[in-house]
Amino acid sequence: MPELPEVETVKRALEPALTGAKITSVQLRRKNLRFPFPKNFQRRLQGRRIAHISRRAKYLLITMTGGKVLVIHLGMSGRLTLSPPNKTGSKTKTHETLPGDPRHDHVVFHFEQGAFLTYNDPRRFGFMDLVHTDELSAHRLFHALGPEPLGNSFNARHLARMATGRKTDLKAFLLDQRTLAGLGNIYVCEALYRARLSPRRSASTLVTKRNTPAKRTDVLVPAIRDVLNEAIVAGGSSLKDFKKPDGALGYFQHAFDVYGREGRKCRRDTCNGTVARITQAGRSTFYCPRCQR
DNA sequence: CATGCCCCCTGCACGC
DNA sequence: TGCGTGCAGGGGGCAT
Repeated sequence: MPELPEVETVKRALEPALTGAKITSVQLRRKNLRFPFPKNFQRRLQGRRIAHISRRAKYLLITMTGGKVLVIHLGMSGRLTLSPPNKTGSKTKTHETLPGDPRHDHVVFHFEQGAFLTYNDPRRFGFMDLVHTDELSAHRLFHALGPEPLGNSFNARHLARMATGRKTDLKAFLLDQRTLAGLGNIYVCEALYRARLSPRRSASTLVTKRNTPAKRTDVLVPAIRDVLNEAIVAGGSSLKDFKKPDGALGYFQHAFDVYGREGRKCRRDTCNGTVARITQAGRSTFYCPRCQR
């Protein structure tokens, strides 16, 4: 579920509703997700007000007044659902209105006016942490992260510099969060398709002998930006309503050119290739061997 | 340091 | 219908 566009969509959906909201209590229904919850997690959040919500890479950052930041990573299957106050005023959660199996509702944040935010995560690859704003950039999760793909410091020069001397596949290189932060398996495949670059070529081919960005690097950068921006727009349109159990499904996948399209015809009308699936770094790569070189 | 592999966990689609 | 297999949008940790 969550790559950068999804997390961005979650961020945009939660922002207007939760900015300024005060946490009255936090329910922890188990003591860990992928990692243990930080100690005194509930107590340290209780009574805090949300100052603002942001995103870094695939992390959702909920900053409290006073400077604590609740860091949330959704892993593979994490989902946040915001529910309005129960009309009855009862504190009891109404599971039937929530998506997902209630057994996987691991955390519930309750807010002052009765709204609550539920974290559901069947696979529990997600995690949460609580750190101070000042410590965020030095935090082990953040210190090595590359630039935001949609930010100003991501450009062909940066990619070329990172790719210098790297023999690894272009696919693995782009998936590495130290190269740039937020691309996942789907969008790497899609961006490489748009840029007509083979996922198997060496990352070092993004650099010329003169140590400048190759032309293909100038093509790749906007391909990455475009696919992410389009996915955010599409995600925003169907994920807006967090109460809809199926809101998280079927948003951008109709727009995939290669992901999940093994054996189907390449969508480029000038190409009569067939989408192939290979394994790289232990994960599926989809691409058109004919027009991606 | 760079790279490749395994693993965490549950659900689901598929073939028999 | 039931069961086994393989696979899934992430990323930490370890061996080489």
